[in-house]
Amino acid sequence: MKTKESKIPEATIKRLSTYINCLERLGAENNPVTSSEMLGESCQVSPAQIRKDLSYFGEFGVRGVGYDTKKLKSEIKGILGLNHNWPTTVVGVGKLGQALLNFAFFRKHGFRIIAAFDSDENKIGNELSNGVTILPTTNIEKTVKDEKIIIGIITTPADFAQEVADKLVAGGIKGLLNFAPIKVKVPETITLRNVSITSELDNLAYLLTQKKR
Amino acid sequence: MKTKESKIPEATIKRLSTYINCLERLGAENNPVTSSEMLGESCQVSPAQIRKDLSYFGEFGVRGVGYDTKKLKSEIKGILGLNHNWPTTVVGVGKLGQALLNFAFFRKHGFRIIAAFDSDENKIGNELSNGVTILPTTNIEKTVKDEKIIIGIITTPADFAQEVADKLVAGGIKGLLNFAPIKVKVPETITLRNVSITSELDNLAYLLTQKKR
DNA sequence: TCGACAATGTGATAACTCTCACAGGATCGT
DNA sequence: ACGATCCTGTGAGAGTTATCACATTGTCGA
Repeated sequence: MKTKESKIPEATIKRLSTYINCLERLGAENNPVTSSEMLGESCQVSPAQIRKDLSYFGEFGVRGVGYDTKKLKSEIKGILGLNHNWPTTVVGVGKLGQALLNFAFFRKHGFRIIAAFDSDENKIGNELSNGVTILPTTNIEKTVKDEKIIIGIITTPADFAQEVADKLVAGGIKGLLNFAPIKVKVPETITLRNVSITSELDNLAYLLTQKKR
Repeated sequence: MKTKESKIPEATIKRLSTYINCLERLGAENNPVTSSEMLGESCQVSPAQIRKDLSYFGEFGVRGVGYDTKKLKSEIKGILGLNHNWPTTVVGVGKLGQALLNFAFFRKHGFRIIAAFDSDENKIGNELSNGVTILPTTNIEKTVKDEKIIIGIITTPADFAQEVADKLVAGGIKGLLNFAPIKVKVPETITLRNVSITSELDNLAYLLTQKKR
């Protein structure tokens, strides 16, 4: 079918990501074929929702049977663009930055870390477990340009986030993922996602407060 | 029992959290009064959206003038329940766990860390910067019960997340924030939020892939 | 005191997202 | 070969969320 890309809900994209995780957990060996009901059970989404989500991108199942687990996972990865190998950099090698740099699925999800930056002189020059050396933030623009880095991940304190974002943009970055608790502003040509961990905490606090009533 | 509050969009709650951040950045000293337009500019939300969000909870502004910056911040904190002091524990003192434990706003957002757990013998017994000692995960149930811990934050690898959640629930936890990349299942009486950092990465990958077309 | 002005609060409306029910198409047993 | 059964794909409709337009209400200067 035709993909009407402009109308795809953001929530759908978010769920596709969880579908991959669930399919991985179900295991292609144990469950070569997955039904929308089974998958829905596994990732707590209604079967109809799953079918609808997938229908935005085509027909991946067999009526009366289900989905080929392995094939479906691969299809979704294709849709999300996880079969790329995006050159990526992390700015801010604090605990959160280190956590991300350690994430095994980084590679599995199509990201390749090729640089890390920090402003702390004690960290500069240190080598990470993946062989990447921590560079000073003054090098950001040049390195991004030279290494043709596409994605930048910001894990600095709030006060430096905008400044770092500007440098990354100046270097020609295409996409930004910002974990600092302040929304950074970048030109419209840049793909940006602000991730707020604190808002998740706040949300939980709200839900708990409600429950007490 | 459904109160009128149960109709409040989740997106609204998420935004309220960002409003606090923006109000903090605007500064009550520099901007004693904030208009919805100013605030919207600051946190990239339409003025109408802000007014609508606030209107769910009451009237906090003065027509023709705007909002008292300090008062509004305080009101929103009240709505979200950030003026509590939730006894909280973190399970899994890896990099991500450490990042969260370091977060200064933990206290500012109404959470009080009173225990941390890990299964790594090398970590057990170590003291964190906030004075909390890392305990073995076998103690979870007892400690949660004894210390009347309300909120549990899971930052373990995926394979242990469900197991840890079960222990926390057994201890009588009320709310769970799960950062492990698998949706844990808990009884309906528990308030649960699954946070997927990887889905943010995936989402960025998707957006970038789209842009290339 | 009054009129010009400013910015909120909100009903109406548009846009979006999810759910439901069932038609479409495949497999299997007899 | 065919009917029973199964599970997908999807249009229609319900439900939810965002936007718009403006009436409302407060401030300030003359």
